[in-house]
Amino acid sequence: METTWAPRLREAGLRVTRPRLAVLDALADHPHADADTLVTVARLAHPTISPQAVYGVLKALVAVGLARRVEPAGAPALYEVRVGDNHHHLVCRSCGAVADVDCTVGAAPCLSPSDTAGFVVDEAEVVFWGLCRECRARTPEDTAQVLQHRNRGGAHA
Amino acid sequence: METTWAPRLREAGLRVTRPRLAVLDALADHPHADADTLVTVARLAHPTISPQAVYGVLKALVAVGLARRVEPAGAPALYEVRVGDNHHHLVCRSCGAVADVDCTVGAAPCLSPSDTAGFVVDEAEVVFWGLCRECRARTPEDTAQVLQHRNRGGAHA
DNA sequence: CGCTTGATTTGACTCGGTCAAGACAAGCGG
DNA sequence: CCGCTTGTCTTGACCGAGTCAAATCAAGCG
Repeated sequence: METTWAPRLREAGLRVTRPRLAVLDALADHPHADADTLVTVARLAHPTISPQAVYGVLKALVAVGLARRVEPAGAPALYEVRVGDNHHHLVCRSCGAVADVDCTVGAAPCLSPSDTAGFVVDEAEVVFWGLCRECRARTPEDTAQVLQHRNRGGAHA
Repeated sequence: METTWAPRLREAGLRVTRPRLAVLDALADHPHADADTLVTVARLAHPTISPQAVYGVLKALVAVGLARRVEPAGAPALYEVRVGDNHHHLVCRSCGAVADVDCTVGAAPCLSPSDTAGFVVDEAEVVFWGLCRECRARTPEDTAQVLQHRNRGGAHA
């Protein structure tokens, strides 16, 4: 990938610094990484970067819209540079793996709730929970039990 | 409301204790309360209950399916006793208020992702983000700014 | 080159929640 | 009704993820 991030940063009104380039490259290589992973990866390009610097960079990137923060229940926050399009996420209950999924429907009925209780809705966030291919293959006998864990609210699909 | 919780607990294989009844009553009165609120409310019925006891009770209730845990991004977890039906949530970006919203669609297209990347999906979790009636009325001038905050990923509705 | 201002470093700190050991009581058999 | 067993509650220490603040540093301007 190796996009030239510098102009993107400048367009957004941010200065171009080594920590920011290192984090952006790390994000491009690891589409759904948590802060801790990004520290490790970013250190390949910038060995002295501190965890707090990464938090600061990520906060700045999210604030200007260059990155997006995703917070699956029960896991540390993940970050991604794929922004501007409308996509959702598949999350594996077992290993936490995340995959992107496009919303192929223009006007999804379920996403325009009939009774909004006076709310003005500006975004619908969808998370699909399940088991990834690897975890299904690795622990077929546990599948039923794992699925039972969050099945209580009623499955949708 | 004052449902008789005792048989529900016993059916689920749990003992009937004062802390559990207090927390269940608190949950019935406060449909989307966080753990801290539940401690406060439960203490009206059981003044000596400890926060950790509430956490323990909630964990037990969620494990047997008598309660559901909801974790909106950037806020402490909420609990509700409305289980078994399939409903989603409206969350106010400004004050964190939560409202239930039924999914009135039987088979929602967006909830059956075309490409599941090898995942077996068992649940689709939907969170609608926006502003509640009160916050819209209270801070009309801030509305645009607040909405800008998470608008970056592309609004759905 | 040097200034200004935003960015980074360092370290302490907060919050939400978990873990573990012992005291306690629900619900069983007698 | 009594006492036992086992699950539950209490108490207190602990943890991870993330934030805050002061001081240092450097990007980008003139």
